[in-house]
Amino acid sequence: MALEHAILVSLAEKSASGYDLARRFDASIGHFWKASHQQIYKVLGRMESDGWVESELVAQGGRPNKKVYVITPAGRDELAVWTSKATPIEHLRSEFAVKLRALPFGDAAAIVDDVRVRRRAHEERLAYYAESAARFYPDPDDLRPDEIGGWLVLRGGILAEEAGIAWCDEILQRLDGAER
Amino acid sequence: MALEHAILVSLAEKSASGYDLARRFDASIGHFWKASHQQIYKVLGRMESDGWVESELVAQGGRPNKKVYVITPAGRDELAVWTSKATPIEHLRSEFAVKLRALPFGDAAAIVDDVRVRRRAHEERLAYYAESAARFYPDPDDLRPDEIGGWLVLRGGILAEEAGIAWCDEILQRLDGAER
DNA sequence: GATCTCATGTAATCAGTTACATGATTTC
DNA sequence: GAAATCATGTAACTGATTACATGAGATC
Repeated sequence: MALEHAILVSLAEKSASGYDLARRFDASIGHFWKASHQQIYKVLGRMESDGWVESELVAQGGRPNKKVYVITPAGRDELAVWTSKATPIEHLRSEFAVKLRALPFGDAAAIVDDVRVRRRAHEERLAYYAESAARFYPDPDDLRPDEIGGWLVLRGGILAEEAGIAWCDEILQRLDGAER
Repeated sequence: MALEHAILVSLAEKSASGYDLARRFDASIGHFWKASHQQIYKVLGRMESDGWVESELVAQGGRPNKKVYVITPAGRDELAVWTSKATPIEHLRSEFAVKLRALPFGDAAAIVDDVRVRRRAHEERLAYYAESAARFYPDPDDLRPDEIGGWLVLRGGILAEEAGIAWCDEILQRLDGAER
């Protein structure tokens, strides 16, 4: 349901090939919605037959040909309609929370190691978001209207990672005893 | 992959029928891992043929018979092995973040309404977690070892919902202009 | 000579959702 | 009489992952 719309947003920002999109879904937009290239090619095909995008074959010297996809007016309509409808509220789905519940039946030391790994991952993502924010929005009190969405998404990422780190710290305090 | 383990945890805490499990996955454990009754019955069948659980038909006066599932030693082993392995790090997947990115191409007023709905949902869940924490763990500085996992899971929920509310407030400040 | 990047896909499988199905008892 | 609760499933479909496939050029 939403991969289509994530692709529409990305193509509305800038036309791209399936390969280009796959790389975007590894980085920027991919921090909030992951997708593999296989999935992207499949969905692009469906979107083209629905008239939301059009493709043009572009020959390149040396490198393989690419199919560049462009959003159509029908695609822009669909995007507008989608934003006007309520987003279904996604519930948490955390394998790690389930694992914490399994503490009395499992290996506490391994879980503590796991928390440390997760804490590092949260910190890396936080650093990435903070750096992106500083680079792309150096003056957050003076954003252009078309910049606000991207800024707010980064803020959401930052708040989520900070909360994740705080959680890891509470867990480590309880299970590890040591302050950090 | 993880539904099996969520069911093992729940059965290790207390044996139950598929129906009982479905209700648990609507409430307590379901706040961190949702599952429908159809899915639960299917997975229970697989788990029984794998020898992780055993079932016993229990006749009840008036009400339909139920199949009560009990975790086996093999199931407990599997649970221990699972806790000893690193949890794959789940990346964010937020349709709402994608929608924020779509702000320049969409309906800002509708998105603001959406944020208000989400904020309320976060507050409701936060209230639920806070209440559960107060009821089941009235003295968090003096928890039994088997209570720590459940407590930490609730703490994670609380931190996540607080972060969600803070995000909504930032969005509303930017898009709505009004303080709240 | 091996690996990495560019570029696009198909096929098989798995996880999860939605729709359908049944039937007794209890509560409003 | 209608709706909710208890109780267990099957069938069809959709979304996503994993494995497989190909091939040219650039870099180490």
